[in-house]
Amino acid sequence: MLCGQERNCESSDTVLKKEVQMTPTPARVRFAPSPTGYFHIGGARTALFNWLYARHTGGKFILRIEDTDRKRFHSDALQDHLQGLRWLGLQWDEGPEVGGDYGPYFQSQRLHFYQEWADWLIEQGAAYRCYCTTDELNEMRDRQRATKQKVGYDRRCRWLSPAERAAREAAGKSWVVRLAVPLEGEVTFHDAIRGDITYANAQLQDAVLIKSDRWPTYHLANVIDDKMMKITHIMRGDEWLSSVPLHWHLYQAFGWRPPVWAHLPVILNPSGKGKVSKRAIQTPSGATIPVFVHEYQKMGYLSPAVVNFLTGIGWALDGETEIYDRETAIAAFDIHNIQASPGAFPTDKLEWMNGMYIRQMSTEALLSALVPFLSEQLGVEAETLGHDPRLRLLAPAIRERIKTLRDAAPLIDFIWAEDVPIPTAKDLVPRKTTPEQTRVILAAIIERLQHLCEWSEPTIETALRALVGELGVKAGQLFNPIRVAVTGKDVTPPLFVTLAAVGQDVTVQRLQRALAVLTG
RNA sequence: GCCCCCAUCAUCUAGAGGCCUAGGAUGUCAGCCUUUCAAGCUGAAUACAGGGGUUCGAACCCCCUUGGGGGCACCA
Repeated sequence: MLCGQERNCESSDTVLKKEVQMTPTPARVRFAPSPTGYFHIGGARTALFNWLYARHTGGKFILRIEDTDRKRFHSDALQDHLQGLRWLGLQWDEGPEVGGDYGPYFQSQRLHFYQEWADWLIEQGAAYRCYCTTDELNEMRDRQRATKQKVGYDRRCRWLSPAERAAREAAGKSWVVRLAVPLEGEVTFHDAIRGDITYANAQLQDAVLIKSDRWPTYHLANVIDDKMMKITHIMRGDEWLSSVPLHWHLYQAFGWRPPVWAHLPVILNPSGKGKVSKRAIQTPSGATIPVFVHEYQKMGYLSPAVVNFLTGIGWALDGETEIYDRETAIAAFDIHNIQASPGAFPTDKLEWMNGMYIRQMSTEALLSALVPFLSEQLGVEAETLGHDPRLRLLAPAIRERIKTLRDAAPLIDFIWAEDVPIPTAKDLVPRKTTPEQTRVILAAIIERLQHLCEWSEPTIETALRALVGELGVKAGQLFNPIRVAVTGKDVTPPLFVTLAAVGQDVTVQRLQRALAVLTG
């Protein structure tokens, strides 16, 4: 039917190199999730690469919902995908909620296309109805395994005579449609990332195209939709590579020219062993981190950081620059410098990168990002927090101490706590200092701070530094007991701003309480 | 088991036959800074899986081995 000469033009590297140099023609690419589960971080990478390529070429990023698996359908999954894509800023040009000229974009609304084309394939002799039941197939496979034969559909229904078919139809037997793949020969197709790949047809199965419920399988639906939606490049996970020969034969049977295939390397666990899990990622330290996009959002990762991070798995801007915005990535992105080799999910790098993005935020931006997290973690009204001058005072100090937005609360919870734990003498007395020395120092501090007229970071600093000189002690001997007494912690944001935020009355009161511990 | 894909520091990666005694980043370690913790700065250690070819020359091309991954459903 088709089309050797058309295929040839894709399998030549020289042509590909020319394409790189030319201004790219606008691509139509798609992200085609199945709403059987939540939006996975690996899926986000696939979506992102497609989106980058669409933007790079000035083309279209299409969102298509592959909801043909009715058994595993989850009603929340679709919204989770839409929400996740929006959070990442990967707005689609055609698809659910935005429409487009090639809809509908839900496969469940396109069933008639698949059925019509399947019938057409049967008429052409490229496909056939198979009447085998699940039980029969299982039995067949069991027997194949027992006799150590190759496991796979034995094509028994492919060779049925018209009379045999008529009998089965008359008996009302249920059926599926299978593709009649060539028994001999081989198929060579081109992958933009991997080059030419050859499969022996003998390895292929007569795959099911239409299930007994009359719904299509992925194989049929994706080929028809990609054609009808004028998809130019298929960028999807590596796990699809081995079904390309099947799709190739479908394109062949339809007489259509296939899009460019580009199979992205899978993301492996951080250990480098095994594909990243569908549920949780195991870090080398034994902890687990989540895999769903909405979980990253909840954990206080920033969407630009996640996007930047994800671009770096399987692709690199220039091999030097790590932090860059999406416009920079769009300008440089190309299918031909996507890696072929699978890569582990570098969790440490995500942490670092998120911290970098947080540190680049303005105080104002940080504050508004932080408030929902603090509100939830500290149990304080968001409205109240948003106007709290103490938070504003502390924001610059916590900015360089957190890797995620969720890290902030434990750092500054003493501000909103009803009370902080009463420190023990052991906590209050620094190394190389006696309890008696600390008692004297604390008393002097109280005396000094109590009478401070203006309570602010600089005035507190001036007063306390002066005291260090007057008492002839080391800075730490004076500062550390204050920290512990006032916050109940030995690790806090810088002391002076912390005291300024806590307030004069509370500071003095907590210092007195600590002094009592040492006196009593 | 069969088929396909892949192979540069622990990890993400740069590298298109000479620019490579292999570059960047994370992580690790050390130093500086310092009121704690961070951040920042400086420095250090760590890689072309192994073996054969091809070539004047190979991390880059070919083959084999090994290792890793994916697939073999009326799931996508």
